Amino acid sequence: MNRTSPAATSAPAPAPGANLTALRDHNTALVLGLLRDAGPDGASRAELAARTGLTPQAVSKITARLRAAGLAAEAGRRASTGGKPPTVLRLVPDAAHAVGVHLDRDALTVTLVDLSGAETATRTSPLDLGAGAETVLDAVTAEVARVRAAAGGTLLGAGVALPGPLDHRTGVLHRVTGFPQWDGFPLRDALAGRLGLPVVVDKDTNAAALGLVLRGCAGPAGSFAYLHLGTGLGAGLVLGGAVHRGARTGAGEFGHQVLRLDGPPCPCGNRGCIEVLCLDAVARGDVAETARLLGTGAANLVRLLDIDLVLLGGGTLLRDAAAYESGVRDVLGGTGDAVPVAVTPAGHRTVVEGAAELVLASLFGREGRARLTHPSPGTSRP
Amino acid sequence: MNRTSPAATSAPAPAPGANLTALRDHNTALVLGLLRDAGPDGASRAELAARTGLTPQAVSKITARLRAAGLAAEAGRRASTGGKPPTVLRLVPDAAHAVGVHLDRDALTVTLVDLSGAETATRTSPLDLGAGAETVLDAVTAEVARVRAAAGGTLLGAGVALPGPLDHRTGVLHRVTGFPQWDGFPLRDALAGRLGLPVVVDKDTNAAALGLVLRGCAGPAGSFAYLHLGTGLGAGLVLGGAVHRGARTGAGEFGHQVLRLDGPPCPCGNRGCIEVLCLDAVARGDVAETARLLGTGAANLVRLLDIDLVLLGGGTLLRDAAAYESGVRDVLGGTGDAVPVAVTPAGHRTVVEGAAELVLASLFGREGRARLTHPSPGTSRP
DNA sequence: TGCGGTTTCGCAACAGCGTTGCCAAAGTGG
DNA sequence: CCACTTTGGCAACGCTGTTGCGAAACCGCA
Repeated sequence: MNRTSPAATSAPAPAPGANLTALRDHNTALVLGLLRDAGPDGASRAELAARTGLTPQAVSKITARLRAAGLAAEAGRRASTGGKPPTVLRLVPDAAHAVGVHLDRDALTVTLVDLSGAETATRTSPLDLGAGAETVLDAVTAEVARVRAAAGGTLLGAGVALPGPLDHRTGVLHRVTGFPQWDGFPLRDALAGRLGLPVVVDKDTNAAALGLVLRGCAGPAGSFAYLHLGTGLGAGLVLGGAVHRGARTGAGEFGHQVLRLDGPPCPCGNRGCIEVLCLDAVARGDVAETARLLGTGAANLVRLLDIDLVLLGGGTLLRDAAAYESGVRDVLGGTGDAVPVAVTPAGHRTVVEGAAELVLASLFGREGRARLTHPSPGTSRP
Repeated sequence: MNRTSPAATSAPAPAPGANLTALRDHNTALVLGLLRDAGPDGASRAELAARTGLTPQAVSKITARLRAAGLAAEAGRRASTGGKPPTVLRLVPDAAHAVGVHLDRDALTVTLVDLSGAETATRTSPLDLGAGAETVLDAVTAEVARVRAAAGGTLLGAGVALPGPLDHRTGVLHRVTGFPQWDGFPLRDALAGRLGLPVVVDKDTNAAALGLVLRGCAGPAGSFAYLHLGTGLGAGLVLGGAVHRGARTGAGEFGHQVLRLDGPPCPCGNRGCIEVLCLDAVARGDVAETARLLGTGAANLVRLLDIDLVLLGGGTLLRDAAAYESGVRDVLGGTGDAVPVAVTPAGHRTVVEGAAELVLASLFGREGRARLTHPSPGTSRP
């Protein structure tokens, strides 16, 4: 049954049937998402109608609901284009907030973002991820409490990003690289109990990728790969506008792609993993070689998935951003159609913002699955 | 606007808004898909309701429409489980048919399948794919005409599978490996004009993958990779129950994944592509090494995408099926969770059947996109 | 044999969705 | 000043899945 109940810790529950409630929520999320994308410029009802394919009337009804709920508001008028000037609708960012938590190996960052994704308050503090569950949870709880005070409207929940692997569906950690003591820890439920808030857990790379989606970095077809080179090497994949997590939500293990058959051994047990090769090159200070390796791995990925765009990020990479960018671009440009390469926008804390977006994503219909469209392209009628 | 018009050759048209028509068609396709999956055993209304999450009443209405349209029929009763015995509903396979066309390098296979996917008539004839467009189109037209005679009910259209690369959306071929003269040829529209039927074009690997989905080979999460080793090496990816084609519908280029950095040169311009390594090993008759290479590539893919299942097929591979299967399994088993490996079921012409399924897929809601579900797993409430 | 319980399924009324038809408002351009 | 265009709301409508209720068909027990 697809009731409105938010499916607690329980089973996956497929239930692909769609009822009127689902339809309304789908369209509402769609409009809300467009309003967010429009940013402070806003959008007129007619524009929303054109973009969604819905009737202007339907958009009027939907926006009326949103305005009644306080999520959207009218904001003046735009210049006429020959008739009645359009009324601008804008998202009301303060209507709700979400907390983002970034648990890194040596630091804890907590932020509060509003509906538009803008940071309201951010705090960073040192943290030893290996200090034990209680200590870490205490620190998170304390920091979140400080940040919560700044939330005006509803607080929707907290999104937590940390190094994988872990199970996004159940919120249980696996053998977090370097900190095996976390294996099997139900972080999501433990934190939900402490904070008294809904909690979502995901890998840092996925959070970053999601944050980039909602910041509008996805291409026209809405697919890209985010490659993160820091203390390790990982990837967040966005396919069709949604983060791809895979069957057991373990997707994105880019680092253990074998790139040099029978190459140097990797802690994972294999030989010639791209992560070993890259980190080795980084240790030697050979940026050009690292970029070439990264580019080769990215090219493999682009050819396999036909991705629109490659985004680069991560601490190590950002130290030589320009060199990496051009190095990766050189490899990618040589093979078939040129796929754009870019470095993640500066001035943003990509991961912690993305963590908060884990909570917001469902509001804006960016969760995957949902995409009920009709015209089937690819068929030619005589 | 998402009207009911089937979107001819025109633009992609996003239009993600959902109206009542879309909702009904979504649920209808869902029920039809479940009926097909149930096969000759059929399914009761109550079963369909439980599986879709819809109300029994809704299912009754939907199945009534399907029965009125001749697509479904009642077929006796099942044993009672303590109350009124359930009425079995079955798909009426003869209600409609689809043509499948497999254009291979040296052969043309054409088949006619009914709604259940069963072959009614199949013809194979030699063909030179390099003989020029007119010759090939003539051959296809003639063979399709012969097979069409066997179609009883409606003929929905023709699906064409051939070696890539090509653009699935527009139906235009690219530089088909070994036959560059096809570059830019609008196969879909040309054939649609000749046959007087809707036509869909796709890569042979994608068609095979789709055929395997509809034959129920997909795992519980509905994701797998089909690896095809024949004259070349390619893959068909199924993610979330739908074939993943990527931004430019070019996904699945598994063969040109670089596996041995700075290895032997490949015609594609790179060095150390898995295809070169594999074909080389095949030429040497070294099945074990080929399997190891294939397994390593598959492991890369599994880790990157978190796939449920790896299916193996293709002419070269099937000649030593058991050896390849165990060889690939050995590599995959060693890395993390064991992902099942299997060889494509024998006694089926996987590609040509899949080609026909390209036409049927939309009927059963297996086209991708469509998946309107609600409960957002991954969130824990306190 | 009779009766309560269970399961399946349909008819009728219903609430809610987006759509259609119509009209008011508010600009532009001659 | 009068077309004309564009935007957007109100009311009625058709259609969706849902709810309430009842009939049918079978099991199990007395």
